[in-house]
Amino acid sequence: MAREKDVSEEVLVTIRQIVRAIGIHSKKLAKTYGLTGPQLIVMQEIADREVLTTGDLAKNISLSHATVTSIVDRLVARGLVNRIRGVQDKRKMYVQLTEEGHTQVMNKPSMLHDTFIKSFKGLETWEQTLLLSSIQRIAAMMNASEIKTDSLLISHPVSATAEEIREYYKEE
Amino acid sequence: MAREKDVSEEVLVTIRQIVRAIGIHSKKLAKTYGLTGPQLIVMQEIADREVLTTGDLAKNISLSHATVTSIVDRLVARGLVNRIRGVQDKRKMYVQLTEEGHTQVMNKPSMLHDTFIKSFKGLETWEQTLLLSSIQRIAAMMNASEIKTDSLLISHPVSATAEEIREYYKEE
DNA sequence: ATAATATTCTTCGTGTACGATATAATAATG
DNA sequence: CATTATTATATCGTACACGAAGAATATTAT
Repeated sequence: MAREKDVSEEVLVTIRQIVRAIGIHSKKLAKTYGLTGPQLIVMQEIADREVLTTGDLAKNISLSHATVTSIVDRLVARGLVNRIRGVQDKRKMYVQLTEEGHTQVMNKPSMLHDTFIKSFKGLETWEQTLLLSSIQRIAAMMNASEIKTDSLLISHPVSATAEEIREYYKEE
Repeated sequence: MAREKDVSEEVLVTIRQIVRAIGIHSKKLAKTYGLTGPQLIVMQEIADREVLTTGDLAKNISLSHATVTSIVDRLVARGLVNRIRGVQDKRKMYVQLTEEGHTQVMNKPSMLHDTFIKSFKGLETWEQTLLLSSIQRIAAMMNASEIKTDSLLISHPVSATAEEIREYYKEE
C-alpha cells in the first residue's frame, strides 16, 4: 500500500538519481582514466585560476574546505598538483598544477558522459536555458537559510591577485 | 583569466550546490534529531512497504545494494530496523521497522529544510511540474547508457508480496 | 607590547556511496 | 542427480563530504 509521494519528494528522488548517475560515471572515469570526477573538477578549477588558495578553491567549486584538502592530498601524492605556502601570509596555502597536471587536464575526458553532453547540446538554446534555470531555481530555494560556515554557495569565483601570485615560493 | 563555462558545466555546478545543500541539511538533521537524510529515506521506504528485501529497497530508492546495507547496519544497531531471513528463499533478507522505528518515522522531520518545502509548495502547480519535469529530463539524459549492474534507475517500486510476507521468521 | 580574537588550513571522526569480490542459496542444465 | 549458472546479500577497499576541533599565523583591542 505505497504512500503517495508528493512533488517535492519526487524532486529529491530525481536528484538522487542524477547524483548516482554522476557518481557511477565518476567511478568509471577513475577506472579507465585514473581521475575521479571531483579530482577533475579541482584540477580544472586550478587550471582556470593558475594559482589560488585552497580556501578560494573550495568556495569556487562549492565544496567544504575539508573535502578539498583531502582531494588535493591525493592529487599532490600523484604529482599533479603542488602546494605552495604563502610568504606574505603564512597561513595561506596556494595550489598549482604541475607540468604533469597540466598535460593531464589538457586531455581530460568530459566530466559527464558523452551521451549527456551530446543530448544536452542537441537541445535548442532556449531549452538548455530553461533546464539550467529550473535547477538553479531549485538550488536557490534550498539555499535560502543555509550555509553560514566557511562557504557561500553562490559567490563570485575568486582568484589569487597578481600581487599574491608574486608573493610565494615553493615549499621543499 | 577565468575560462568560460558552458551551459552543461553550469548544470553540473548547480547540481553540486543542490547536493551540498542537501548534505548540509542532512548533517544538521543528524545532529538535532539523530538520523541522517539517507537513513530517513530508508526508513520511510520501509514504512511505505511494510516489509521488503534489501535488494528491492535499494532499487526503490536508487542506491546501490552496498550502500543500503551499510545504512541498514546502522539502523539495526540502533534498534530501529529488524532484518528477517526469508524462509522460502533463504538468500533473501527482509527488513522491517521496529516499534521504536515506527514511532521515529512518525514524527520524522522533513527531509529538505522547511524553507524549501515552503517555497516549493508556494509555487503554482504548473511551476512545480515544470521544475520536476526539468530535472527528470536531465536525469534521463544522464542515464541513457548507464546502469547495467544491479539497479535500474527508473523502475517501478517493489514490495514484498503478501505470500512472501507470510513466509518469514525473525532471526535471533 | 601583549592579550584576545579571527582567519586559514589540516586532522579527525562519522556517514555515505560505489564496484569488486566473497558467500551462500536457489535454479538450470546435462 | 551432480555440476554449473544465477541470484541475493554482505564485506572490503577507496573516495568523497561534512562539521568540529586543533595548530599556526595574523589582526585587533587593550
